[in-house]
Amino acid sequence: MLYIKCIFGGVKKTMTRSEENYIKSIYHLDKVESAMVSTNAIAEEMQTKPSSVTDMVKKLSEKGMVNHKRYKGVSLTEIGRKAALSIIRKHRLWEVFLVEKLDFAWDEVHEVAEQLEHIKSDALIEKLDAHLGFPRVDPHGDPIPSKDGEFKKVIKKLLSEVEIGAEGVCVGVKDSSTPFLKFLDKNKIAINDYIKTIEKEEFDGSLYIEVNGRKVHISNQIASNLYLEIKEAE
Amino acid sequence: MLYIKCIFGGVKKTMTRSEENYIKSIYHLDKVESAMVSTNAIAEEMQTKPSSVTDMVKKLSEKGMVNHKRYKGVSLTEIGRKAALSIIRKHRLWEVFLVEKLDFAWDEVHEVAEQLEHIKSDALIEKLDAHLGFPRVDPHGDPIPSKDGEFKKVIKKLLSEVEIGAEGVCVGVKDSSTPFLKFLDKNKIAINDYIKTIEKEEFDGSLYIEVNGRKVHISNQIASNLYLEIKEAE
DNA sequence: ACATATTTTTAGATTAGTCTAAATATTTAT
DNA sequence: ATAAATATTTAGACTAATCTAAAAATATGT
Repeated sequence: MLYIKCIFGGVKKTMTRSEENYIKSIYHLDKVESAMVSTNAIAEEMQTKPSSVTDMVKKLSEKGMVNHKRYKGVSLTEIGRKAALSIIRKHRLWEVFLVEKLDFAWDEVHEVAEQLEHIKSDALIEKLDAHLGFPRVDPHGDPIPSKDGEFKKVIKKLLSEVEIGAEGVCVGVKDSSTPFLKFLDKNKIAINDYIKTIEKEEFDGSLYIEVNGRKVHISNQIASNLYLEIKEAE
Repeated sequence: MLYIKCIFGGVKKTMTRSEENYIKSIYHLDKVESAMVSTNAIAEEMQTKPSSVTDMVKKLSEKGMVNHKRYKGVSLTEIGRKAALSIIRKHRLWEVFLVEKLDFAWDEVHEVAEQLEHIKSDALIEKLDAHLGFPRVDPHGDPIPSKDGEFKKVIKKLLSEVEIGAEGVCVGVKDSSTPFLKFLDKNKIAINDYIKTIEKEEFDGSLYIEVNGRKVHISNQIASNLYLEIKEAE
Protein backbone atom coordinates (compact mmCIF):
# COMPACT_ATOMS: atom_id res chain seq x y z
CA MET A 1 0.00 0.00 0.00
CA LEU A 2 2.68 2.40 1.08
CA TYR A 3 4.80 0.98 -1.70
CA ILE A 4 2.19 1.69 -4.35
CA LYS A 5 1.76 5.15 -3.02
CA CYS A 6 5.49 5.75 -3.24
CA ILE A 7 5.74 4.68 -6.84
CA PHE A 8 2.84 6.74 -8.06
CA GLY A 9 3.52 9.59 -5.70
CA GLY A 10 6.41 11.85 -6.41
CA VAL A 11 9.21 9.52 -5.38
CA LYS A 12 12.17 9.69 -7.69
CA LYS A 13 13.83 6.60 -9.01
CA THR A 14 17.55 6.91 -9.16
CA MET A 15 18.53 6.34 -12.74
CA THR A 16 21.96 5.49 -14.01
CA ARG A 17 23.55 7.70 -16.61
CA SER A 18 22.94 5.06 -19.24
CA GLU A 19 19.29 4.71 -18.34
CA GLU A 20 18.90 8.46 -18.57
CA ASN A 21 20.46 8.53 -22.01
CA TYR A 22 18.18 5.79 -23.28
CA ILE A 23 15.09 7.54 -21.91
CA LYS A 24 16.18 10.76 -23.56
CA SER A 25 16.75 9.04 -26.90
CA ILE A 26 13.38 7.33 -26.75
CA TYR A 27 11.75 10.66 -25.98
CA HIS A 28 13.36 12.34 -28.97
CA LEU A 29 12.41 9.49 -31.30
CA ASP A 30 8.88 9.44 -29.93
CA LYS A 31 8.54 13.14 -30.83
CA VAL A 32 9.54 12.63 -34.44
CA GLU A 33 7.32 9.71 -35.39
CA SER A 34 4.60 9.58 -32.85
CA ALA A 35 4.16 5.80 -32.99
CA MET A 36 6.05 3.06 -31.17
CA VAL A 37 9.82 3.49 -31.23
CA SER A 38 11.79 0.64 -32.79
CA THR A 39 14.74 -1.16 -31.26
CA ASN A 40 16.88 -0.37 -34.28
CA ALA A 41 16.05 3.31 -34.16
CA ILE A 42 17.13 3.47 -30.52
CA ALA A 43 20.33 1.58 -31.33
CA GLU A 44 21.07 4.02 -34.13
CA GLU A 45 20.39 7.06 -31.93
CA MET A 46 22.40 5.70 -29.01
CA GLN A 47 25.25 4.35 -31.13
CA THR A 48 24.87 0.89 -29.66
CA LYS A 49 23.77 -2.50 -30.95
CA PRO A 50 20.13 -3.60 -31.05
CA SER A 51 20.84 -6.40 -28.58
CA SER A 52 22.03 -3.86 -26.02
CA VAL A 53 18.84 -1.93 -26.58
CA THR A 54 16.71 -4.99 -25.92
CA ASP A 55 18.48 -5.51 -22.59
CA MET A 56 18.07 -1.92 -21.49
CA VAL A 57 14.47 -1.74 -22.64
CA LYS A 58 13.73 -4.79 -20.50
CA LYS A 59 15.28 -3.04 -17.53
CA LEU A 60 13.44 0.23 -18.12
CA SER A 61 10.21 -1.66 -18.62
CA GLU A 62 10.65 -3.39 -15.24
CA LYS A 63 11.22 0.03 -13.69
CA GLY A 64 7.97 1.27 -15.20
CA MET A 65 9.57 3.88 -17.43
CA VAL A 66 8.61 2.38 -20.80
CA ASN A 67 5.90 0.17 -22.26
CA HIS A 68 7.19 -2.76 -24.24
CA LYS A 69 5.71 -5.80 -25.96
CA ARG A 70 8.19 -8.27 -27.42
CA TYR A 71 8.92 -7.50 -31.08
CA LYS A 72 6.54 -4.54 -30.98
CA GLY A 73 8.61 -1.50 -30.10
CA VAL A 74 8.68 0.87 -27.17
CA SER A 75 6.89 3.92 -25.84
CA LEU A 76 7.43 6.04 -22.74
CA THR A 77 5.12 5.76 -19.76
CA GLU A 78 4.05 8.94 -18.03
CA ILE A 79 6.85 8.38 -15.52
CA GLY A 80 9.31 7.91 -18.36
CA ARG A 81 8.13 11.06 -20.11
CA LYS A 82 8.56 13.08 -16.93
CA ALA A 83 12.03 11.65 -16.49
CA ALA A 84 12.97 12.55 -20.07
CA LEU A 85 11.72 16.10 -19.65
CA SER A 86 13.65 16.48 -16.43
CA ILE A 87 16.86 15.56 -18.24
CA ILE A 88 16.06 17.83 -21.18
CA ARG A 89 15.33 20.67 -18.75
CA LYS A 90 18.76 20.23 -17.20
CA HIS A 91 20.47 19.98 -20.56
CA ARG A 92 18.89 23.16 -21.87
CA LEU A 93 19.41 25.19 -18.70
CA TRP A 94 23.08 24.23 -18.73
CA GLU A 95 23.30 25.28 -22.37
CA VAL A 96 21.90 28.70 -21.48
CA PHE A 97 24.47 28.96 -18.69
CA LEU A 98 27.35 28.01 -20.96
CA VAL A 99 26.39 30.56 -23.61
CA GLU A 100 25.18 33.44 -21.48
CA LYS A 101 27.50 33.23 -18.51
CA LEU A 102 30.60 31.50 -19.84
CA ASP A 103 30.57 32.92 -23.39
CA PHE A 104 30.55 29.65 -25.25
CA ALA A 105 29.24 29.86 -28.80
CA TRP A 106 25.79 28.33 -29.18
CA ASP A 107 27.18 25.49 -31.32
CA GLU A 108 29.93 24.56 -28.85
CA VAL A 109 27.80 23.66 -25.88
CA HIS A 110 26.18 20.37 -26.70
CA GLU A 111 28.95 18.02 -25.65
CA VAL A 112 29.50 19.62 -22.27
CA ALA A 113 25.76 19.88 -21.64
CA GLU A 114 25.51 16.15 -22.31
CA GLN A 115 27.70 15.65 -19.28
CA LEU A 116 26.19 18.34 -17.07
CA GLU A 117 22.63 17.09 -17.61
CA HIS A 118 23.40 14.03 -15.47
CA ILE A 119 24.42 15.94 -12.34
CA LYS A 120 22.01 14.93 -9.61
CA SER A 121 20.75 17.76 -7.43
CA ASP A 122 17.31 19.33 -7.44
CA ALA A 123 18.53 22.36 -5.53
CA LEU A 124 21.26 22.91 -8.11
CA ILE A 125 18.96 23.01 -11.08
CA GLU A 126 16.38 25.25 -9.42
CA LYS A 127 19.06 27.69 -8.31
CA LEU A 128 20.60 27.62 -11.76
CA ASP A 129 17.20 28.37 -13.29
CA ALA A 130 16.79 31.38 -10.99
CA HIS A 131 20.36 32.56 -11.65
CA LEU A 132 19.63 32.55 -15.38
CA GLY A 133 16.40 34.50 -14.92
CA PHE A 134 14.05 31.59 -15.70
CA PRO A 135 14.84 31.42 -19.41
CA ARG A 136 12.12 30.13 -21.78
CA VAL A 137 14.36 28.68 -24.45
CA ASP A 138 17.87 27.33 -24.86
CA PRO A 139 20.48 28.93 -27.15
CA HIS A 140 19.14 26.95 -30.11
CA GLY A 141 15.65 28.33 -29.49
CA ASP A 142 14.30 25.06 -28.11
CA PRO A 143 11.86 25.45 -25.22
CA ILE A 144 12.89 24.58 -21.67
CA PRO A 145 10.43 22.30 -19.85
CA SER A 146 9.27 23.44 -16.43
CA LYS A 147 10.21 21.69 -13.19
CA ASP A 148 7.10 19.53 -13.30
CA GLY A 149 7.70 18.43 -16.86
CA GLU A 150 5.48 20.77 -18.85
CA PHE A 151 6.40 22.99 -21.72
CA LYS A 152 4.97 26.47 -21.58
CA LYS A 153 3.24 26.60 -24.92
CA VAL A 154 5.39 29.07 -26.81
CA ILE A 155 3.61 30.93 -29.59
CA LYS A 156 6.26 32.64 -31.63
CA LYS A 157 6.06 35.19 -34.40
CA LEU A 158 8.70 36.87 -36.52
CA LEU A 159 9.56 40.29 -35.15
CA SER A 160 8.82 41.71 -38.59
CA GLU A 161 5.24 40.44 -38.35
CA VAL A 162 4.08 41.57 -34.90
CA GLU A 163 2.11 44.77 -34.59
CA ILE A 164 3.83 47.87 -33.24
CA GLY A 165 3.67 48.05 -29.47
CA ALA A 166 3.92 44.28 -29.12
CA GLU A 167 6.53 43.01 -26.71
CA GLY A 168 7.91 39.66 -25.61
CA VAL A 169 10.89 37.45 -25.12
CA CYS A 170 13.18 36.72 -28.03
CA VAL A 171 12.90 32.96 -28.36
CA GLY A 172 14.76 32.10 -31.49
CA VAL A 173 16.37 32.90 -34.80
CA LYS A 174 15.25 31.83 -38.24
CA ASP A 175 18.67 32.29 -39.82
CA SER A 176 21.32 30.60 -37.69
CA SER A 177 24.28 31.39 -39.93
CA THR A 178 27.46 32.60 -38.31
CA PRO A 179 27.31 36.12 -39.83
CA PHE A 180 23.80 36.67 -38.47
CA LEU A 181 24.72 35.36 -35.02
CA LYS A 182 27.82 37.55 -35.02
CA PHE A 183 25.64 40.53 -35.89
CA LEU A 184 23.34 39.78 -32.95
CA ASP A 185 26.31 39.38 -30.67
CA LYS A 186 27.78 42.71 -31.75
CA ASN A 187 24.45 44.44 -31.20
CA LYS A 188 23.94 42.73 -27.87
CA ILE A 189 20.71 41.06 -28.87
CA ALA A 190 20.46 37.57 -27.41
CA ILE A 191 17.96 34.86 -27.02
CA ASN A 192 15.76 35.31 -23.94
CA ASP A 193 16.18 39.10 -24.07
CA TYR A 194 13.01 41.12 -23.58
CA ILE A 195 12.11 43.10 -26.70
CA LYS A 196 9.57 45.88 -27.20
CA THR A 197 8.62 47.21 -30.61
CA ILE A 198 8.50 51.00 -30.63
CA GLU A 199 8.05 52.20 -34.17
CA LYS A 200 8.22 50.98 -37.73
CA GLU A 201 9.83 52.98 -40.51
CA GLU A 202 7.28 52.48 -43.26
CA PHE A 203 9.43 53.06 -46.33
CA ASP A 204 12.04 50.36 -45.58
CA GLY A 205 10.29 48.27 -42.93
CA SER A 206 13.09 48.87 -40.42
CA LEU A 207 12.15 48.75 -36.74
CA TYR A 208 12.93 50.78 -33.65
CA ILE A 209 12.95 48.38 -30.71
CA GLU A 210 13.99 48.24 -27.09
CA VAL A 211 16.19 45.36 -26.01
CA ASN A 212 16.18 45.02 -22.23
CA GLY A 213 15.38 48.73 -22.08
CA ARG A 214 18.06 49.81 -24.56
CA LYS A 215 16.92 51.41 -27.85
CA VAL A 216 18.09 49.74 -31.05
CA HIS A 217 17.31 50.31 -34.71
CA ILE A 218 17.21 47.17 -36.86
CA SER A 219 16.60 46.59 -40.55
CA ASN A 220 13.65 44.63 -41.84
CA GLN A 221 16.01 41.82 -42.79
CA ILE A 222 17.09 41.45 -39.18
CA ALA A 223 13.51 41.71 -37.92
CA SER A 224 12.40 38.95 -40.23
CA ASN A 225 14.93 36.54 -38.74
CA LEU A 226 14.09 36.98 -35.06
CA TYR A 227 11.27 35.18 -33.29
CA LEU A 228 9.32 36.82 -30.47
CA GLU A 229 7.24 34.89 -27.98
CA ILE A 230 3.69 36.20 -28.09
CA LYS A 231 1.56 36.05 -24.95
CA GLU A 232 -1.71 34.08 -25.04
CA ALA A 233 -3.79 37.26 -24.74
CA GLU A 234 -2.17 38.88 -27.78
CA MET B 1 60.16 7.31 -28.90
CA LEU B 2 57.07 9.19 -29.90
CA TYR B 3 55.23 7.14 -27.31
CA ILE B 4 57.62 8.13 -24.57
CA LYS B 5 57.32 11.74 -25.63
CA CYS B 6 53.56 11.49 -25.45
CA ILE B 7 53.53 10.09 -21.97
CA PHE B 8 55.90 12.62 -20.52
CA GLY B 9 54.69 15.44 -22.69
CA GLY B 10 51.36 17.03 -21.93
CA VAL B 11 49.14 14.27 -23.25
CA LYS B 12 46.16 13.65 -21.02
CA LYS B 13 45.13 10.20 -20.05
CA THR B 14 41.41 9.77 -19.91
CA MET B 15 40.59 8.66 -16.43
CA THR B 16 37.40 7.03 -15.28
CA ARG B 17 35.43 8.64 -12.50
CA SER B 18 36.55 5.93 -10.13
CA GLU B 19 40.21 6.37 -11.01
CA GLU B 20 39.87 10.09 -10.42
CA ASN B 21 38.35 9.51 -7.00
CA TYR B 22 41.13 7.15 -5.97
CA ILE B 23 43.81 9.59 -7.14
CA LYS B 24 42.15 12.38 -5.20
CA SER B 25 41.94 10.26 -2.04
CA ILE B 26 45.56 9.25 -2.31
CA TYR B 27 46.54 12.89 -2.75
CA HIS B 28 44.64 13.92 0.37
CA LEU B 29 46.13 11.10 2.43
CA ASP B 30 49.59 11.86 1.12
CA LYS B 31 49.23 15.45 2.37
CA VAL B 32 48.39 14.41 5.90
CA GLU B 33 51.12 11.87 6.60
CA SER B 34 53.80 12.51 4.09
CA ALA B 35 54.94 8.88 3.88
CA MET B 36 53.61 6.02 1.76
CA VAL B 37 49.83 5.73 1.80
CA SER B 38 48.45 2.41 3.06
CA THR B 39 45.88 0.25 1.32
CA ASN B 40 43.66 0.29 4.38
CA ALA B 41 43.78 4.07 4.62
CA ILE B 42 42.65 4.38 1.02
CA ALA B 43 39.89 1.85 1.58
CA GLU B 44 38.71 3.82 4.61
CA GLU B 45 38.78 7.13 2.73
CA MET B 46 37.05 5.71 -0.34
CA GLN B 47 34.53 3.64 1.62
CA THR B 48 35.54 0.48 -0.18
CA LYS B 49 37.27 -2.77 0.78
CA PRO B 50 41.04 -3.15 0.80
CA SER B 51 40.88 -5.78 -1.94
CA SER B 52 39.21 -3.27 -4.24
CA VAL B 53 41.98 -0.82 -3.48
CA THR B 54 44.65 -3.36 -4.39
CA ASP B 55 42.99 -3.86 -7.77
CA MET B 56 42.70 -0.18 -8.50
CA VAL B 57 46.21 0.58 -7.31
CA LYS B 58 47.52 -2.04 -9.71
CA LYS B 59 45.62 -0.35 -12.53
CA LEU B 60 46.81 3.14 -11.60
CA SER B 61 50.34 1.86 -11.25
CA GLU B 62 50.23 0.43 -14.78
CA LYS B 63 49.01 3.81 -16.00
CA GLY B 64 51.96 5.49 -14.32
CA MET B 65 49.91 7.51 -11.88
CA VAL B 66 51.17 5.91 -8.67
CA ASN B 67 54.25 4.11 -7.38
CA HIS B 68 53.56 0.82 -5.71
CA LYS B 69 55.60 -2.05 -4.30
CA ARG B 70 53.65 -5.07 -3.11
CA TYR B 71 52.82 -4.81 0.61
CA LYS B 72 54.60 -1.44 0.83
CA GLY B 73 51.97 1.20 0.21
CA VAL B 74 51.41 3.80 -2.47
CA SER B 75 52.58 7.25 -3.48
CA LEU B 76 51.63 9.52 -6.36
CA THR B 77 53.93 9.99 -9.32
CA GLU B 78 54.36 13.47 -10.73
CA ILE B 79 51.70 12.64 -13.32
CA GLY B 80 49.39 11.42 -10.57
CA ARG B 81 49.95 14.54 -8.51
CA LYS B 82 49.12 16.76 -11.48
CA ALA B 83 45.98 14.73 -12.11
CA ALA B 84 44.93 15.08 -8.47
CA LEU B 85 45.47 18.83 -8.53
CA SER B 86 43.48 19.15 -11.72
CA ILE B 87 40.51 17.46 -10.05
CA ILE B 88 40.88 19.54 -6.89
CA ARG B 89 41.03 22.68 -9.04
CA LYS B 90 37.74 21.75 -10.66
CA HIS B 91 36.15 20.85 -7.34
CA ARG B 92 37.09 24.13 -5.72
CA LEU B 93 36.17 26.32 -8.68
CA TRP B 94 32.74 24.69 -8.78
CA GLU B 95 32.37 25.32 -5.06
CA VAL B 96 33.07 29.01 -5.61
CA PHE B 97 30.49 29.04 -8.38
CA LEU B 98 27.86 27.35 -6.24
CA VAL B 99 28.34 29.76 -3.35
CA GLU B 100 28.96 33.02 -5.19
CA LYS B 101 26.69 32.65 -8.18
CA LEU B 102 24.00 30.25 -7.05
CA ASP B 103 23.78 31.29 -3.39
CA PHE B 104 24.46 27.93 -1.85
CA ALA B 105 25.72 28.03 1.72
CA TRP B 106 29.40 27.17 2.00
CA ASP B 107 28.61 23.93 3.83
CA GLU B 108 26.07 22.72 1.27
CA VAL B 109 28.29 22.54 -1.76
CA HIS B 110 30.53 19.55 -1.25
CA GLU B 111 28.24 16.81 -2.54
CA VAL B 112 27.36 18.60 -5.77
CA ALA B 113 30.97 19.65 -6.34
CA GLU B 114 31.95 15.98 -6.02
CA GLN B 115 29.87 15.37 -9.12
CA LEU B 116 30.82 18.49 -11.04
CA GLU B 117 34.55 17.89 -10.59
CA HIS B 118 34.35 14.97 -13.03
CA ILE B 119 32.97 16.93 -15.97
CA LYS B 120 35.51 16.67 -18.75
CA SER B 121 36.18 19.89 -20.64
CA ASP B 122 39.25 22.08 -20.44
CA ALA B 123 37.46 25.00 -22.07
CA LEU B 124 34.71 24.77 -19.49
CA ILE B 125 36.96 25.02 -16.48
CA GLU B 126 39.05 27.86 -17.89
CA LYS B 127 35.95 29.84 -18.79
CA LEU B 128 34.48 29.14 -15.38
CA ASP B 129 37.68 30.37 -13.75
CA ALA B 130 37.48 33.62 -15.74
CA HIS B 131 33.76 34.02 -15.02
CA LEU B 132 34.51 33.78 -11.30
CA GLY B 133 37.31 36.37 -11.54
CA PHE B 134 40.17 33.90 -11.01
CA PRO B 135 39.47 33.22 -7.33
CA ARG B 136 42.40 32.26 -5.10
CA VAL B 137 40.50 30.16 -2.59
CA ASP B 138 37.32 28.13 -2.34
CA PRO B 139 34.48 28.98 0.07
CA HIS B 140 36.20 27.00 2.83
CA GLY B 141 39.34 29.08 2.40
CA ASP B 142 41.30 26.28 0.72
CA PRO B 143 43.59 27.40 -2.09
CA ILE B 144 42.70 26.69 -5.72
CA PRO B 145 45.53 25.10 -7.73
CA SER B 146 46.44 26.78 -11.00
CA LYS B 147 45.83 25.21 -14.39
CA ASP B 148 49.29 23.67 -14.46
CA GLY B 149 48.94 22.13 -11.05
CA GLU B 150 50.68 24.64 -8.82
CA PHE B 151 49.39 26.38 -5.75
CA LYS B 152 50.11 30.05 -5.58
CA LYS B 153 51.79 30.19 -2.22
CA VAL B 154 49.22 32.01 -0.13
CA ILE B 155 50.64 33.91 2.83
CA LYS B 156 47.72 34.86 5.00
CA LYS B 157 47.46 37.12 8.01
CA LEU B 158 44.57 38.03 10.25
CA LEU B 159 43.07 41.34 9.22
CA SER B 160 43.59 42.55 12.79
CA GLU B 161 47.32 41.99 12.47
CA VAL B 162 48.22 43.65 9.16
CA GLU B 163 49.54 47.19 9.19
CA ILE B 164 47.27 50.03 8.12
CA GLY B 165 47.37 50.59 4.39
CA ALA B 166 47.81 46.91 3.66
CA GLU B 167 45.46 45.40 1.10
CA GLY B 168 44.74 42.00 -0.35
CA VAL B 169 42.22 39.33 -1.07
CA CYS B 170 40.14 37.89 1.74
CA VAL B 171 41.12 34.23 1.69
CA GLY B 172 39.47 32.72 4.71
CA VAL B 173 37.79 32.88 8.06
CA LYS B 174 39.12 31.70 11.40
CA ASP B 175 35.70 31.35 12.97
CA SER B 176 33.39 29.43 10.68
CA SER B 177 30.36 29.42 12.94
CA THR B 178 26.98 30.16 11.41
CA PRO B 179 26.50 33.47 13.28
CA PHE B 180 29.81 34.80 12.00
CA LEU B 181 29.12 33.69 8.43
CA LYS B 182 25.67 35.26 8.63
CA PHE B 183 27.27 38.48 9.80
CA LEU B 184 29.63 38.48 6.81
CA ASP B 185 26.76 37.75 4.49
CA LYS B 186 24.73 40.63 5.88
CA ASN B 187 27.66 43.00 5.53
CA LYS B 188 28.44 41.75 2.04
CA ILE B 189 31.93 40.62 2.91
CA ALA B 190 32.81 37.41 1.11
CA ILE B 191 35.78 35.26 0.50
CA ASN B 192 37.83 36.42 -2.50
CA ASP B 193 36.71 40.03 -2.00
CA TYR B 194 39.45 42.64 -2.27
CA ILE B 195 39.98 44.44 1.04
CA LYS B 196 41.96 47.60 1.85
CA THR B 197 42.66 48.73 5.39
CA ILE B 198 42.07 52.46 5.79
CA GLU B 199 42.33 53.36 9.44
CA LYS B 200 42.41 51.77 12.85
CA GLU B 201 40.49 53.15 15.83
CA GLU B 202 43.09 52.87 18.54
CA PHE B 203 40.91 52.73 21.64
CA ASP B 204 38.84 49.67 20.57
CA GLY B 205 40.92 48.23 17.74
CA SER B 206 38.06 48.54 15.28
CA LEU B 207 38.96 48.98 11.61
CA TYR B 208 37.81 51.10 8.73
CA ILE B 209 38.21 49.04 5.55
CA GLU B 210 37.17 49.07 1.93
CA VAL B 211 35.54 45.95 0.55
CA ASN B 212 35.58 45.99 -3.26
CA GLY B 213 35.66 49.78 -3.03
CA ARG B 214 32.87 50.09 -0.47
CA LYS B 215 33.71 51.54 2.97
CA VAL B 216 32.90 49.37 5.98
CA HIS B 217 33.59 49.71 9.69
CA ILE B 218 34.29 46.45 11.51
CA SER B 219 35.04 45.66 15.14
CA ASN B 220 38.31 44.15 16.26
CA GLN B 221 36.53 40.88 16.91
CA ILE B 222 35.51 40.66 13.26
CA ALA B 223 38.96 41.71 12.06
CA SER B 224 40.60 38.99 14.10
CA ASN B 225 38.55 36.32 12.35
CA LEU B 226 39.25 37.27 8.75
CA TYR B 227 42.35 36.23 6.84
CA LEU B 228 43.93 38.47 4.22
CA GLU B 229 46.31 37.23 1.58
CA ILE B 230 49.55 39.17 1.86
CA LYS B 231 51.68 39.77 -1.25
CA GLU B 232 55.27 38.52 -1.29
CA ALA B 233 56.67 42.07 -1.25
CA GLU B 234 54.84 43.01 1.92
C1' DA C 1 62.59 -14.49 18.64
C1' DC C 2 58.65 -16.24 17.78
C1' DA C 3 53.61 -16.57 18.18
C1' DT C 4 49.83 -13.66 17.31
C1' DA C 5 47.57 -9.89 15.23
C1' DT C 6 47.16 -6.98 11.41
C1' DT C 7 47.62 -5.72 6.69
C1' DT C 8 47.74 -6.76 2.02
C1' DT C 9 47.11 -9.57 -1.77
C1' DT C 10 45.01 -13.25 -4.48
C1' DA C 11 41.22 -16.05 -6.16
C1' DG C 12 36.81 -16.36 -7.53
C1' DA C 13 32.05 -14.34 -7.77
C1' DT C 14 28.74 -10.44 -8.91
C1' DT C 15 26.55 -6.52 -11.38
C1' DA C 16 25.88 -3.14 -15.13
C1' DG C 17 26.50 -2.32 -19.61
C1' DT C 18 28.12 -3.71 -23.57
C1' DC C 19 29.33 -7.01 -27.51
C1' DT C 20 28.91 -11.07 -31.30
C1' DA C 21 26.59 -14.77 -33.19
C1' DA C 22 22.66 -17.48 -33.54
C1' DA C 23 17.72 -18.06 -33.17
C1' DT C 24 13.15 -16.33 -33.76
C1' DA C 25 9.53 -13.19 -35.16
C1' DT C 26 7.75 -9.88 -38.38
C1' DT C 27 7.49 -7.52 -42.75
C1' DT C 28 7.85 -7.24 -47.66
C1' DA C 29 7.90 -8.59 -52.35
C1' DT C 30 6.75 -11.42 -55.80
C1' DA D 1 0.74 -17.06 -49.62
C1' DT D 2 5.05 -18.02 -49.03
C1' DA D 3 10.05 -17.15 -49.57
C1' DA D 4 13.38 -13.71 -48.71
C1' DA D 5 14.70 -9.79 -46.20
C1' DT D 6 14.68 -7.34 -42.06
C1' DA D 7 14.04 -6.60 -37.19
C1' DT D 8 14.25 -8.32 -32.64
C1' DT D 9 15.48 -11.25 -29.09
C1' DT D 10 18.24 -14.74 -26.75
C1' DA D 11 22.51 -16.94 -25.37
C1' DG D 12 26.93 -16.54 -24.05
C1' DA D 13 31.08 -13.72 -23.42
C1' DC D 14 33.79 -9.46 -22.02
C1' DT D 15 35.28 -5.35 -19.09
C1' DA D 16 35.25 -2.32 -15.08
C1' DA D 17 34.46 -1.98 -10.51
C1' DT D 18 33.18 -3.99 -6.83
C1' DC D 19 32.64 -7.85 -3.17
C1' DT D 20 33.84 -12.14 0.18
C1' DA D 21 36.85 -15.49 1.81
C1' DA D 22 41.23 -17.38 2.03
C1' DA D 23 46.24 -17.04 1.63
C1' DA D 24 50.49 -14.57 2.20
C1' DA D 25 53.36 -10.97 3.99
C1' DT D 26 54.43 -7.78 7.54
C1' DA D 27 54.22 -5.84 12.17
C1' DT D 28 53.78 -6.31 17.20
C1' DG D 29 54.10 -7.83 22.04
C1' DT D 30 56.05 -10.24 25.50
